[in-house]
Amino acid sequence: MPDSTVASAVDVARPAIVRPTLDSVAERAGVSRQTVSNVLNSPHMVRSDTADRVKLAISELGYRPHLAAKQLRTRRSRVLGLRVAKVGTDAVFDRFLHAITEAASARDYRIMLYTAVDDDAEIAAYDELLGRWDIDGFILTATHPGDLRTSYLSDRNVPCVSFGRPWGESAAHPWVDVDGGAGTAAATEYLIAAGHTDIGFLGWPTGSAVGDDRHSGWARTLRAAGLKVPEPGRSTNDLTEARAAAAVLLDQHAPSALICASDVLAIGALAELAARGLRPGHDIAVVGFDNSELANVTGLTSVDQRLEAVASECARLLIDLVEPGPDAGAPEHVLLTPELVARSSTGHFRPSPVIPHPQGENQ
Amino acid sequence: MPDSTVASAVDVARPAIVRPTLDSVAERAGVSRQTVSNVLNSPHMVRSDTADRVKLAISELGYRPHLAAKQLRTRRSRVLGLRVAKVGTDAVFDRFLHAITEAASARDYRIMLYTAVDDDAEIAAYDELLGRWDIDGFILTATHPGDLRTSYLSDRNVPCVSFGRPWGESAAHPWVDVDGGAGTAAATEYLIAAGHTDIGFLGWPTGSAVGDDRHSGWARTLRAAGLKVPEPGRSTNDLTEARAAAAVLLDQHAPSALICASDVLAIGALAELAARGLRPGHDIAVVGFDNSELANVTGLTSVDQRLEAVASECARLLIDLVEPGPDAGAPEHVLLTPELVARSSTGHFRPSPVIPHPQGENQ
DNA sequence: GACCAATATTGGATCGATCAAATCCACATT
DNA sequence: AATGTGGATTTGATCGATCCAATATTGGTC
Repeated sequence: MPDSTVASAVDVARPAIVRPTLDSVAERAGVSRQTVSNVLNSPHMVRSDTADRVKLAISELGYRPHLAAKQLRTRRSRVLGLRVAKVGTDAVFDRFLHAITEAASARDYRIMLYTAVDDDAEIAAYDELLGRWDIDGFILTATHPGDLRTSYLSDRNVPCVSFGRPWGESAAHPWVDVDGGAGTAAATEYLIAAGHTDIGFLGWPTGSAVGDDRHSGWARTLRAAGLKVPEPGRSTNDLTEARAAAAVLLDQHAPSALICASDVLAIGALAELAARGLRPGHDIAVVGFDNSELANVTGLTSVDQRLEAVASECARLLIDLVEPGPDAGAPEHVLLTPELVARSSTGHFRPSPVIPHPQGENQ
Repeated sequence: MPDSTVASAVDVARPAIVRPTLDSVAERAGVSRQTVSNVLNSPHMVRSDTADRVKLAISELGYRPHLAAKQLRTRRSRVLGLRVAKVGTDAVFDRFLHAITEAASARDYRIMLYTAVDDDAEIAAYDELLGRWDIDGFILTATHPGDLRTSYLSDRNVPCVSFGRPWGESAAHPWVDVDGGAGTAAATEYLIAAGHTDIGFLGWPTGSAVGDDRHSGWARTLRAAGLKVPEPGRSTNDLTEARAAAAVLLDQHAPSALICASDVLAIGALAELAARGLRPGHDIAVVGFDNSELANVTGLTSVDQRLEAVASECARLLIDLVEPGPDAGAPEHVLLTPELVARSSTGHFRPSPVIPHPQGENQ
């Protein structure tokens, strides 16, 4: 005989847990529904002794407000939407994802995912997410010039924040971004302080806003230091191509240090160095960008985007917009300064700490 | 309709969109609320001509059922929970994330994220997610022997599915996993068919279930082919360490091909090969595991876990469990066979196509 | 034409919270 | 003692869907 002590096959084990409601808490505390609600939502309205009695009942019963009911009345879901892209090119996305989930959670919001093949599809998805799910707001990534998504959302008064500047345009919505130029500038200063005078740059093909920004930080810092600005190498995020570009760069002049626009480019350069018998950190210094897991396992010095800070700011700006604050002024824009994480690839000839690690925010 | 256009300074642009409801659709179609609901939920109950009339009204008004209201009544949220871990070691997580979001979406479910520092914290999070958000079910990843999460969930009759076998234990819940041994076996067969007789293996330290599984596929295939099984190299997912391990392996015997337990290990090996002037795909064949973005940009042949298939199966099993099916039998277990994706690192001396190529190259 | 079963449609109650307005109450004011 | 005051508390209506029971319609049978 199998172990089933069961007669009715279907749902016997169902414990039929009665979830506590406002009413059950109210009854136990000897007050009314609304008073319990006030204890939770408008504590100033409730006399402290009744509040204590209610709180006791709440914890005794293990009451938790049911959000669907709340949402039905208030039209607020406490859910924020975030798109996951198909291409996993963005090595840093999962770090951002974790950070934004945590930051939202700290204010009792949750992240809901959706997919879309392009911006048009994403806009179509908004209708669905707003109409059926009552999403409170959106976190946009990978913004670009002429982005239709933000204008669509502002037209409907839907709160949103973007990770990424609206390059070249002014924005009616809040955004958070990382000052890539400041990152490469810090790396350049760090290397100059370490005694390097010939510092190369391996970047992406010109034309990408992010790439040009990172390039400019390097160039301007060299100029400011009175050093020559050599011709940068150019490559897409392909290891083989990056390695070839690094080879060209090493042939043209023999830099003692190399700053790269991404960790992938840096890894490509490392491959070429290895083939030439040059030891990173000893014979040549190499700096990447993103501080990805790749940099960590390679011992590559890299510029960290401080995604936890980005996520936390995104959550703050967006939630402040969602919640009926006193009165929001102009949309806030936050530009964060990245942080150089030194590892073995910039060697043991580390200088005295001339460059202050960027601690304070600038907004 | 010029309904008293208020000149209040605050919310002027507010279009005050009246969202269509069941009632408004019913009124327009000249039927009752319940009939409209039946058209959507129990179409067989409605005569076809009335159904047509209702459908017309629905599309004219652009009606979408409001899920919070539905959830309040049915206790189903159409939301599935997925934990995002802090450590971004898992190079494949974002691919899985995209795939599971899409698979769930196809059946009108959404993915909600949460974080937890460890399993205990995750269990604590369940209470919150179940009690307040009414999450319908959970997708668990990174299961391990003695996992308390699954037993906790089954105790409360909460549907869940895990990506990952419950190693060594039998499971009362459905799971989906990838047969890593079959993957390395396929890679080994592929190389044997290409004429290789000395095929090395670079794996993780023994003791990890996943790692041992991948190792075994290689070893058993060599034995089955009557080839010698050399001592494998061992390294964690650290590029420097992997390179060193590859060096030892190359010194011990000179394999013509090398299979690695992960793409990171393979990249480490590639670095050592480059330093020795050995060209992958010409002088030695190299195979990785995961088919990560890393493999793509490196031209590394790699074993693909078919995460889209994993995600789609996870979604299917979980949603079938959530929805009141006719009668589910024993929990279903799915073991998927991974797929070898050949790139330049296994060279141009490709044999007759014994191994089927995957569909399209992933861009 | 009356009757019945099967099917289609309707109206009211409900899920669990908030909102808006009414009531209660203690205390000071006239 | 009657009245006003304002804070604390309660009551009834509501959000938008589903569930349930009651009623209306249809079609077949004698």
